[in-house]
Amino acid sequence: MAKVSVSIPQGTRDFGSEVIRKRDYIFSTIRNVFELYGFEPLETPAMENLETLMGKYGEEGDKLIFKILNNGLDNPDKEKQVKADLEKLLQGKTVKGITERALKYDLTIPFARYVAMNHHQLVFPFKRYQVQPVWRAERPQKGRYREFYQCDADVVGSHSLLNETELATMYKAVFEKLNIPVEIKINSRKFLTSLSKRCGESVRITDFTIAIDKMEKIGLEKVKEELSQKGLNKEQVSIIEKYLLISGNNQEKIIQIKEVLGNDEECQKGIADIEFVLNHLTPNISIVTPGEAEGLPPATSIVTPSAAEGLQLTLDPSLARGLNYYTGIIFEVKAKGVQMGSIGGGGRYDDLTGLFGVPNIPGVGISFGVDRIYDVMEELNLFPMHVQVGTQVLFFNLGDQESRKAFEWLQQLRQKGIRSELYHEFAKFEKQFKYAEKKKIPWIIIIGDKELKENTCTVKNLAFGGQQTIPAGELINFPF
RNA sequence: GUAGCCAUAGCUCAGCUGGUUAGAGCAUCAGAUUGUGGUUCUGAGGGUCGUGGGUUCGAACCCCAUUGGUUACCCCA
Repeated sequence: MAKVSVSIPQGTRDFGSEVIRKRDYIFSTIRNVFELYGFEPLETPAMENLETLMGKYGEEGDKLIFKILNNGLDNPDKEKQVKADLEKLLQGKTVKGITERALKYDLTIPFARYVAMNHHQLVFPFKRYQVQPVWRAERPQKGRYREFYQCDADVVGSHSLLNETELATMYKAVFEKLNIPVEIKINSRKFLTSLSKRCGESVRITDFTIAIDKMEKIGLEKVKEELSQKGLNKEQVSIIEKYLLISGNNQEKIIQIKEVLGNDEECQKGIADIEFVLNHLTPNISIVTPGEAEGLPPATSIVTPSAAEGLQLTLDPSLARGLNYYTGIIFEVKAKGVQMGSIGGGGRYDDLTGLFGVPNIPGVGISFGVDRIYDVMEELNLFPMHVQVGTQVLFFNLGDQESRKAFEWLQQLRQKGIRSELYHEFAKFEKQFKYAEKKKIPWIIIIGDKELKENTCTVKNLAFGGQQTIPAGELINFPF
């Protein structure tokens, strides 16, 4: 056999049937929840104009955008211009003459571009969901691919915090259906702007959000080191340290945030936002002072909306998120018991369409990382058996006459919607059994000369090993 | 973009400080077995040891380069 030496680009993957079935299970779970909450589908092109994407994800982000080489660069008439452009490219600039299109990096910016282009005809608040692949030119590693799917749900044109509340509930709904134990973290970017103000105007927000965000991963000391390296003085670092040391339950954290950040307006707004969401989600354990709690009539603690029941959000002041367009509440979802980056994230952005010349359209959205969710579910063995079953029934092929009969009944089962197939040729039992096993087909039907004479068939369950011979007429009603 | 680790049969790997003809399990195929698999037994096929160069009497093993994979950093789903 000749040795083939073909491959696919680094960080991309082919998906076989088994994997696709499992992925589809995740996709449809997410889609169903999106639809249930009144979101409508949208798809945008795989590629965008480069200028649409550049500068939206920070300096690092720009480097990670997959740029597409222009066609026709070898045109002799353009040689001089192309060479000049190439010189600029070598200096680290992006040049239209060389590249003017790029693969999309996430779903949020293309969505903002879409809203900016179509805001006259959209019904606001506009709620859309989007399930598409995105591309990032990073080095692949665990839980990180160069091509991966995001599932986003965003609401634009509304300041209401009810949106945040609903999105949080959607996170819970999806992960509960998928049976993944998660911690859903919440925070407000407003705390971080307030914090940056306290540190003085000289400090750039992006400089320390990234550092603060690593709190859980690398610990306080390393974060402090990184902050010093970024040019913050001791006083500034110590303010941030106080902020990072905030701990306790959500209520206790809110009190400490007030203490650390003071009466700052941003901070107060942030607290109001967080309290709004937390109160809506868990009305029976609403934030009250101990004195008030004593006076509560017993009845008020009974009401709990079922959708939000058991939804626990963890207020995490160190949650920052790298993308710099967030301005309000931010979310991040981590799977419990697995070593894996976040499997979901999102937040509020006040003016994303402003980047495209249409100001004053606020938005908030969440994203699911399907590929990471898949890896988590695989690791925790969470895929139900039934999603892995393709064909339900296999008819054995035991000869010419026998297979004609089988073919007839095969069509009847298909009419009933039972996924079934007939082994493609006469072969010995072992071979046909092994085929069924490998394809994880749970039922087989044997029609041999015995059955042919009696007008019966033998139905066998491969998982349990039991079998029974039934009259032909009953096959159609057999509970596969 | 930076750094570490890895590359031997279709898959997972073993292979001693460099020494005859490179091994195992699983998988595949054939037979025992012309109506019962997952769980029996027997046998067979399958490798220019990622690629290119070097050291050596001799290289899967040591050195250099290169390609691919993987993990971490940066950043993020």
